[in-house]
Amino acid sequence: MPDPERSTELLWGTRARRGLDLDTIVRTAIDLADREGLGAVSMRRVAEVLGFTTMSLYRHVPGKAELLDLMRDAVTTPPGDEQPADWRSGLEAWARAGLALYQRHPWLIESSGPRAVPGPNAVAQFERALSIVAATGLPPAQIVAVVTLVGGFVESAARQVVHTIAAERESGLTHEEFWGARDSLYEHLDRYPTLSRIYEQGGYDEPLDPFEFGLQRVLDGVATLVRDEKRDESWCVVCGDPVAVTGKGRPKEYCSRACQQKAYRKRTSAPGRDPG
Amino acid sequence: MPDPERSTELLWGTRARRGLDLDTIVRTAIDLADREGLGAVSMRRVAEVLGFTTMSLYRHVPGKAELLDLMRDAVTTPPGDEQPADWRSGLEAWARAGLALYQRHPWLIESSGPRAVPGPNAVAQFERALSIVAATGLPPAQIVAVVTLVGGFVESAARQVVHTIAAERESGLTHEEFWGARDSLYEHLDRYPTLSRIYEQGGYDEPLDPFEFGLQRVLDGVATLVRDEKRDESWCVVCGDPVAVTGKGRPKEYCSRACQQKAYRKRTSAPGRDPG
DNA sequence: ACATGAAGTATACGCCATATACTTCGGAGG
DNA sequence: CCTCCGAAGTATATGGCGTATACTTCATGT
Repeated sequence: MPDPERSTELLWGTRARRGLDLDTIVRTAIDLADREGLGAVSMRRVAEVLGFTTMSLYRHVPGKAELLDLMRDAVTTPPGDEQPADWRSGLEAWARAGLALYQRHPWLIESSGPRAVPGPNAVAQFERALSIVAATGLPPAQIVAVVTLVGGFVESAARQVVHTIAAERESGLTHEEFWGARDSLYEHLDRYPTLSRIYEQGGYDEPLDPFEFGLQRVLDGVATLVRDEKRDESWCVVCGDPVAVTGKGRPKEYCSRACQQKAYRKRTSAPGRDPG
Repeated sequence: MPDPERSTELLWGTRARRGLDLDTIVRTAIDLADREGLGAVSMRRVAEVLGFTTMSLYRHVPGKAELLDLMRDAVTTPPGDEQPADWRSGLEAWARAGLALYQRHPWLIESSGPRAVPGPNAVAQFERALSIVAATGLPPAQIVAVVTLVGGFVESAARQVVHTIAAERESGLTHEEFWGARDSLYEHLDRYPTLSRIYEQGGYDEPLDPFEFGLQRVLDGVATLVRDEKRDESWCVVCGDPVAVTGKGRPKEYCSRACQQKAYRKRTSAPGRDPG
């Protein structure tokens, strides 16, 4: 069948380039997600943007799930290697960097779940957090738990921000416009005394930033834990075994009379050292 | 197109219909979601279970979005009216009740967003939390922020649990089975020193319960805030104006010499009261 | 020169929400 | 008693989705 269009293409060499690779597909999908949200990322849509058919993508990627895995890994930046001054400022910076990543790529929030296989960059971020928290001297299981807590907090706070932005784009209404139009809801709220009182006292006039407020509370909570652990878990300076702490009087330094004696002998036999 | 106004009407209204009625539809949908997950809730599926055509549902509910709104409020139990001993135990119980709700109805996690119109029960729960936190004496905006923080924490912790359970059902593999089979991932983890060390020290052998651990840290953080606010925001017992706190010596009780004198006069003139 | 196999394509299936236009049927009014 | 109305329920269609299957095209290696 004669096809003048096809002939023109061939003659003038403007035919769509054959050459579609994984990297291009992933980048295109990320671009689409950044600009129009995860909902805009469909195999059809990605292929359309690239000027290929839907099924052409399946030559390079097994399915949509895997495409999302690749997108996630591609945007996750590994941590820098500056050493933080202390665990608190380190965790604070780590949390802020996490929020920033979610803000750059809001679709990350919806795309990840507890079965998402982590890539090298994600693990590097996790390693970083562990090493920061390890400086507290907390026992291993608590280090993991603290990182899980702070990580969960960041994700949770990011989810609020990101959902709000997504809803604004999809509906064309800002947060304030949307809730401002819910008159039929507010009519019912008089029945709730504390809610009404707090509203009247201006509790909603200038809401505190949930991320900054929450982060400080969570870190305060971790600080409390660090202090407590320091207080009631002390170690014998000789053998390293735990020493029971009574909380009264001068803190014990040795776990037993034997260790105390060992330290004494070492002290008195050492040259150039005042005897105790 | 989701219609929040209509949802508000349905959630808060008292109108009832006959035949295939709203209540039946909502209950059926909840049942479906409880048993097979939110993914199983489609208009087709709900109608099929009820023995009607898909479109028959639209006689009673405007669309799927509104159906979800109704499902959400239907399963949200209003708070009891027992008075908590103190804000901390009150918030703790509130948080646990929240987690339990999510565990009873895991689909709640995925169904709600920041634009979900709250029904009477959800608002009652919010009111409850506000009244508990109000007992701390924190300023209004901080009360709201604390409730937001704890609510967010509960949702975040619930999301972990619920996603894990959902993934187990969908894949037929337990959490341990799934991650146990990721050998090709673990091969790469030697490069991360802290991660390896913590693993070797048994940091993953008996993980701390993320909910219980996190909740205590968050509440510790709130407690720190309450103490701090108490310390540097004190009020004159006579006129209520703020009193500057130096942090050293006996805390001042009066904002000025005038108030101190006023209190003295009142004290000495009161009958049946020892002069100070 | 021709087989091979990868790249890209066309079509189809079974899901989804829902718009539109229909049939059915109980009950109120004439 | 009949007629008509409006609500309840139905049938069909549209345009989206992921992807299975089977095809054409075409550069390359022998």
